[in-house]
Amino acid sequence: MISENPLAELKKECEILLREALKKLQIEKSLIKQFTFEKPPVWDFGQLATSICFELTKQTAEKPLTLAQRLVQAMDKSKFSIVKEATAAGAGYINFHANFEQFSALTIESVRQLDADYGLVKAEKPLKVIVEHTSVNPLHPIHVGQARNPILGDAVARMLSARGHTVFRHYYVDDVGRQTAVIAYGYEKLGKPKPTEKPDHFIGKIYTITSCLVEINRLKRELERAKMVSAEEEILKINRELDDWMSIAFELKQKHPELFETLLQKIGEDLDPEKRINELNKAYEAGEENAKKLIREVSQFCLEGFKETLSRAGVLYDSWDWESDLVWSGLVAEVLQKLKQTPYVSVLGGVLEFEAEKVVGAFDLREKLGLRKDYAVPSLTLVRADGTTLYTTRDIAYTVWKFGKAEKCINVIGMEQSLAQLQLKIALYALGYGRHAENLTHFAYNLVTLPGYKMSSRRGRYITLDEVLDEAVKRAYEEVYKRSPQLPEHEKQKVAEIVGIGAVRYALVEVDPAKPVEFSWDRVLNFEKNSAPYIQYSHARACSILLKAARKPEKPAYNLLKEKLEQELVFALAEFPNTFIEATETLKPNLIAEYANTLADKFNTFYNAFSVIKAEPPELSDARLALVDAIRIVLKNALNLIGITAPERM
RNA sequence: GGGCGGGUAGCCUAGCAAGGAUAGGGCGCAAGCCUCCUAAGCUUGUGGUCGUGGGUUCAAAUCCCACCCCGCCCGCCA
Repeated sequence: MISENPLAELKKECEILLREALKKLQIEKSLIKQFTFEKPPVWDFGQLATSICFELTKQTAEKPLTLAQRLVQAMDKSKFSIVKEATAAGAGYINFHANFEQFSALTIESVRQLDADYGLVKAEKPLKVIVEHTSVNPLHPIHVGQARNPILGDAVARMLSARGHTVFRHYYVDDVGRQTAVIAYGYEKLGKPKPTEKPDHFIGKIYTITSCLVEINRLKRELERAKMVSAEEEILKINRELDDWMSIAFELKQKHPELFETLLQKIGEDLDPEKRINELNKAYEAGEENAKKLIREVSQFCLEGFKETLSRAGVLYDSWDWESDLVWSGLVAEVLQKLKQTPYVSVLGGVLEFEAEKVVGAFDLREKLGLRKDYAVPSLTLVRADGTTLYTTRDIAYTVWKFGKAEKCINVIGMEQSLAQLQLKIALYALGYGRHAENLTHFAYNLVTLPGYKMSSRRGRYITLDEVLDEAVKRAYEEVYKRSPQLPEHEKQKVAEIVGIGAVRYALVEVDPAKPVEFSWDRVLNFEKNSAPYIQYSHARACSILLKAARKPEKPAYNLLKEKLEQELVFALAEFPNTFIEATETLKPNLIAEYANTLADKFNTFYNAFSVIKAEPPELSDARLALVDAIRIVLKNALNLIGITAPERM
């Protein structure tokens, strides 16, 4: 007999025993919301426990412990199968001990038979789900701050897919807006050069310098104007900003002297760079051919670089959605038109405003959206005075488009955009897409900071993901070189790549997304406990044992697995399906990381304490081999879910 | 000012939605373990006002209220 969820079988049996005992004692069980079982704090207390006796004795004078004892008495012992015994304990708990002779067999056999599918319990209702993630603006290389996004997004996508949903991974290419116009402007000024290095790095340099020079130019003009009217306070403010940018310019000049000089000269020729940038932006949104060609070309360069980096990290996409396409196809205008027809959009001083708060009132959304009683959602500007649209406006159209293709949408977007995401959701209600709104999830995550300051791509202050991956792989190579000199060179490199990338992914996925992460090389280059390499190493160890054994476990006697550690391992394996379900339903990839680490931990302890291959009698050796095989499978499945490869040697 | 998120040992972190028994880990520090299946490992020790104060409860890190600290947002930026 096998089961896709051995722990659920155990729970089921406990629940039946409990229900029958309650019935026998004629206890009113309507008092109980549901039968929940928890894991006792100490292994020897048993594997599952319930605290219902505390609730049941609320109305009566009976002590919880007395009731627990009576219930245990009333249980029909002849019906025990994977439950070995039930005991009343503490102040009134009922503890259930698993019958490991059977439970080990059930669990290990289930894992080994289901293999790559073990633990990945399918959802009752498979859905079409779009996970939009990464969506880094095509202006500069992806930096570690932004890298948290694809790593989390990819893990979530993998988990949902394993849950049986049809998942589409979408990258939203944000090519509309001032920023792309700035880079295109710089690129044009340079005479549209072909990249001489990794294209996103190439574009990133041009962008940073151009944006800095343009900013200085703009501030200088503002300063002039402020001086004319002697606005003292403003002058001070502008001067401060200007100083800031000048120091950035100084840094950039040091770093890239030639490029800096060229751009300084070329941009200097322009009386008003700002004007050209605005024209470019407007022309692009209008779909004018030259602007289209120029901006698409620059963006494409960047995306090429992104694809290279992300695919190296194991992150792939099903669709690249260009924001500009939504504008040119008329979808943005169409959605805008619909919004205008609602009573929630008004023209204020030449701009179009979406009054989100009115929608909240009209549709009674306050509670649904989790808003405080007297909080008024700020209104959102949809269209500028010059007729161009804003980011969130286009995102509304994009969301409508996405819901044409999927029943559920998950947007992996930094939590600093929470308000915009809220307004977007409210706009869906206003448009009459309430069901879509309810199936739209903002998967918010916190920032990655550098010690001292925020990473700023505008200022060129960032550590790129490429750098981090390179460094991690280099470190991993050194380790492999040291520890496994016998491996052939190409194997060493392959392992180093898997381990290095894994380490980075793990570091970014391990922490609760809601918490901020301070970047440190120590965190990312952790190769010891609580890291991907640690789990990968454990997996390789398991593989190594199986390889050395050079035999299949012919006649495993699971009843010989009597050691506490062995039973703890079995129980941990049995827990995996539940962990997976919970992690996926609550979108918490960090639970998977934590689970894998805990399992690896237990396995290493076991490895150190007992021998597998040479264990006597052979039936015990076989049982342990099967256990190791099951551990190997679950470690691999867990790692896969968070996009980390499990090497067989390292 | 308002909103959102975070606050758990020197540092990092789990647990909080569904309240339960002794708050789990890791790093660091100290001391040990390779003639034995991979030492990226294992063992032992060290370290806690769970931000503060109230409340609810048989039971609170977890729920409620107030306050404090940190971050983010409240743009005709994205």
